[in-house]
Amino acid sequence: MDTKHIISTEDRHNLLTGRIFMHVSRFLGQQFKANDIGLTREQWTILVVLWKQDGVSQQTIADETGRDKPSTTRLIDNLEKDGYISRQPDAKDRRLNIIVLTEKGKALEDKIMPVANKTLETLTHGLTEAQLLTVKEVFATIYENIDAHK
Amino acid sequence: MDTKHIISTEDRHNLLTGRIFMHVSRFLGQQFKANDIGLTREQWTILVVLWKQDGVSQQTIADETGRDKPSTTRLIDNLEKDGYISRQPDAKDRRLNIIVLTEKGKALEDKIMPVANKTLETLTHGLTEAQLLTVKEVFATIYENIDAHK
DNA sequence: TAATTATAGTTGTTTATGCAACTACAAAAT
DNA sequence: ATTTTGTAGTTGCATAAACAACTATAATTA
Repeated sequence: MDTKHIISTEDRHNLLTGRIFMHVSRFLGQQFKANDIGLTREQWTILVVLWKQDGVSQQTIADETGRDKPSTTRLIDNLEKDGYISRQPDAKDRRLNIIVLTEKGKALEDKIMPVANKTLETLTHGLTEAQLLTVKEVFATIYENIDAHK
Repeated sequence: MDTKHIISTEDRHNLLTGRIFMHVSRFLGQQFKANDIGLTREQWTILVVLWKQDGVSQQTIADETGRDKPSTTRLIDNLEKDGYISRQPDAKDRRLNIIVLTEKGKALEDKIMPVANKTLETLTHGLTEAQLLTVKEVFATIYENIDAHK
């Protein structure tokens, strides 16, 4: 037995099939629901961008959340329909939609973020900073590997 | 500055929003497509279970891949429609569908797995065994944290 | 300035997920 | 033996993602 290879090919596959993400995603959605938050996990990621910096283009949101444009368009459709944001034409570049939080959208931050943070704590309970740092490094390397392949 | 906290809350959020998984998933799908593999990443995860152990119930596949039953039903619908697998009634328990690979499904393994393994190598290029082991441990802890919360 | 190229956003289509509600069958309890 | 409870699988509905094809506008270049 080759003790150098403590990670099997199967392990590697498991890391990449997204199982963990599916579970985390489901769990976060359930926590939202249990706290009467009528937002999907995906919609929340859009609002996080806007809470950090209000008034950015859809393309910026797409880049920040790692989505393509069509997916972003539709998430924004739904958020606008539910009254959390509004699209406003950019004064200088008529191609751009500037996405702006409504009062309802702004107010939501204080309701959701405690739930998100608590969920985050639950999920990372028992993990060390060193472990999380390694995960961060690993993810960064994977991003680089993908980019290098384009 | 508190040097103990090298991982910010924002970092933690990034780890959990699934961005990395979206990118990995997209990349794997693109590699499949580039190699003329007419399977989705999700369908592939089902076949991986069957290549390891042919003739299991849908529930087993659901458990192994971390999906709920409806999702599994529909993935199996599509795989059956495309002729990779077939549903067979269990002799002893008439509730069960036993999922069996067709010849076409069996033959696919030799075509896909080299592509999947190569993609895996590309993605994990430059990562050490120790780093991957840590990721494995972190994921295991997160699973435990989710289970403990039910 | 006119033509070309690039960018921002939308729409159509296919596939997948989550949850709830349902049917069919099996196992356990009474 | 009958009722109750649990398990396997399906269907309906809403949301989301990937990709391709499209429109509108801006920037480049010839």
